[in-house]
Amino acid sequence: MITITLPDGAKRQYEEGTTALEIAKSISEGLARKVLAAEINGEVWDATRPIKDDAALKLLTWNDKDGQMTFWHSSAHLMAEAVEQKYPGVKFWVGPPIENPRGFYYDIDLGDRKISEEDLADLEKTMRELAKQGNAYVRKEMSKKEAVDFFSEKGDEYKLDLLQKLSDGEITFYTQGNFTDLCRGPHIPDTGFIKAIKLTNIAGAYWKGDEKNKQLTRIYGVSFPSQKELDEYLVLLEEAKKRDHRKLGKELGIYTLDDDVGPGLIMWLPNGTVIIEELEKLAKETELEAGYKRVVTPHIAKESMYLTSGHLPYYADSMYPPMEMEGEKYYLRSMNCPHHHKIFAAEPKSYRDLPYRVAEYGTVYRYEQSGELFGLMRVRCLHMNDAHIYCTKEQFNDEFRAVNDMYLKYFKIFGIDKYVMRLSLHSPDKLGIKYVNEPELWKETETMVRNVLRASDIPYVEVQDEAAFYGPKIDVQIYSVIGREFTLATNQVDFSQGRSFKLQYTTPDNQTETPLIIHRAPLGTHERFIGFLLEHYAGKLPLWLAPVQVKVLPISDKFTDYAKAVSEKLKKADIRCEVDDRNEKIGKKIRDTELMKVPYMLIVGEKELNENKVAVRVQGKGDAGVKGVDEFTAEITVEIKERRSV
RNA sequence: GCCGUUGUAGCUCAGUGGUAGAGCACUUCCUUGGUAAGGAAGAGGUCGUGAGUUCAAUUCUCAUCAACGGCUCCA
Repeated sequence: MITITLPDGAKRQYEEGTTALEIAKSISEGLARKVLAAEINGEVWDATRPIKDDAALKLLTWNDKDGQMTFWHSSAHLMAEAVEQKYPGVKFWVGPPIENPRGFYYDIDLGDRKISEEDLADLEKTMRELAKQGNAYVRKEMSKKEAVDFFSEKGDEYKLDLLQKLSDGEITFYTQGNFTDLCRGPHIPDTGFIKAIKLTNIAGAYWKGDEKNKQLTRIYGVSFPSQKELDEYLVLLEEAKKRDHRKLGKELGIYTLDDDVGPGLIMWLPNGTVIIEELEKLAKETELEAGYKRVVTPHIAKESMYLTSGHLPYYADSMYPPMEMEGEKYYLRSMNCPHHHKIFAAEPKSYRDLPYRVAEYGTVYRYEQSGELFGLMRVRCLHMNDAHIYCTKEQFNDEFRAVNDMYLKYFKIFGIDKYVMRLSLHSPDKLGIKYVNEPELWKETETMVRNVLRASDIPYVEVQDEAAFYGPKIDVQIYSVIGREFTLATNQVDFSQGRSFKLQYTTPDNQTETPLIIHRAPLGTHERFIGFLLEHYAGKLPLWLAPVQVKVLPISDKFTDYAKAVSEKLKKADIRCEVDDRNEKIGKKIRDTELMKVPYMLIVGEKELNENKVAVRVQGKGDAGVKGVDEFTAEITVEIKERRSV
């Protein structure tokens, strides 16, 4: 007999070799029908795998993340079975479940075959038929030799490659119906659980993620235990599309692109420019308060500067090619730091000048690969909320921490709470290739950054091989509505460029020392930040950012003069206000203004004119009663000043 | 850059081997209307660009540019 401990602490006795599914059945048949997998002593297992020793057991259903992941993993196998049935002879690489977007994919070498999105419906149909058969996922342990023989016979170089890293005792195969795959598992009990399937798209993906390798065909899909859940998911996807910043950016007149100007080159329309100016105002206020000095530097520089900085060898490919003038090569800058270093170097510095903080909304140009461009999130001309802090080692912790506090201050203003702080570290095997070859300095600065994060009590994740070439950094990662991950803001340590630029300050004992540099951009770039804000607020920007804050809507043209008088009064109070004097009915004016997401509407007619008042309507909420113009102005002036988010 | 898809009016989209259509937006007129679309008329497109096939191409083929979905990349 073995003792099974359930999550509530209850202990039960079972025969050795009992499965989690049988245990579920002993609790209730209804529960057993929902069990997808089991967590045995913290490890996810097949629900049908015999348990041989005492164990802590948690039954996993659709309500558990691991239950879903197992479900999608099994769905990937089901898709592979359908693909193999329809296209015999294809070879499979890997087919994992994924969280973002939800579902699964399988990478497949189709040989000379091509499939397009039209074939997906057909594949789905085959999957449904196979699912209905309710075939069990059967686990089988194999020796390495058996496994190698199996795939050698199939001529499957991909699975043989996977096997190379595995040894006897850790090789398992799973079979469902006619499909057998090398797989660590676990899987759901049988295909009958998969009731709703949607293959979403088809894409190329390099083998092992390396662009030098062959490109395989990746099919993405998602599946659910019921049609209802699939339908709900599809509705959710539709909703997400509505807040896509590219759609909102067009509807709200924020920005535009033009073929004649070039891909990834954003032109900010008047409405978008208002947002930019408000953000800059915020940044300037905040930075002034934090002791930064503002500078302005050119968008280009000579080649020699980027050789000094060390950027050119790393990033020449993603810089616009140089232009030649009087025998000199000039580059459009793709970063502001070298210019700022030159500002530091312009006058001799003493320890009394440190920390020396220079800020600039710097325009930079990056020749991003064409396939990478994405709305406002990934562009070729960007405006960075940039600043560089030159400080001593002793000052570093306070400075770095102050920058982090600035992030948090901003995030509070914008109500940003769904982000991941990422401590981005170097990868020791890429020293001298991707990272400056200073193993000791890397170790030292990484520890410094980690300590700051710990001291601030900020939750974060550590990731290898994401550092800048000159030092470790903290990135703030966010997701766009369609699930793509982006770095919104960044705070970086640089122990390298100070020396390459021979930056120095005089210490109290009259020695020269190289400062540490912090690169920081808490508001990222205008492009990405506004793209993010549009999605974050679903286009309903808070009052202080709204391009048009108030729209005055006269009931008929008899009241246009009064509307204009009200508007003038608001404008004098620095409120962005417009009058809708079109020959339209009030319902139409309201509708159009609502769609443009203007925060406040002031409706004026006979009544308001006589009483010298306005009828306030709040965007998305409706009628908010009649008020005097001065009272209304005073109220929203406070709302704007406080940069309220609601 | 790579794989795949798409490209028709300002926007959203129909359609065709015989040089194009809808709704919204726009202009004018009627209407002067009280909290999410009043009515009528009009104007607007060398069907992304270039080449080829054809008596004839927006439609078929190729190239190219751009956008979209991924992959790779992201100082």
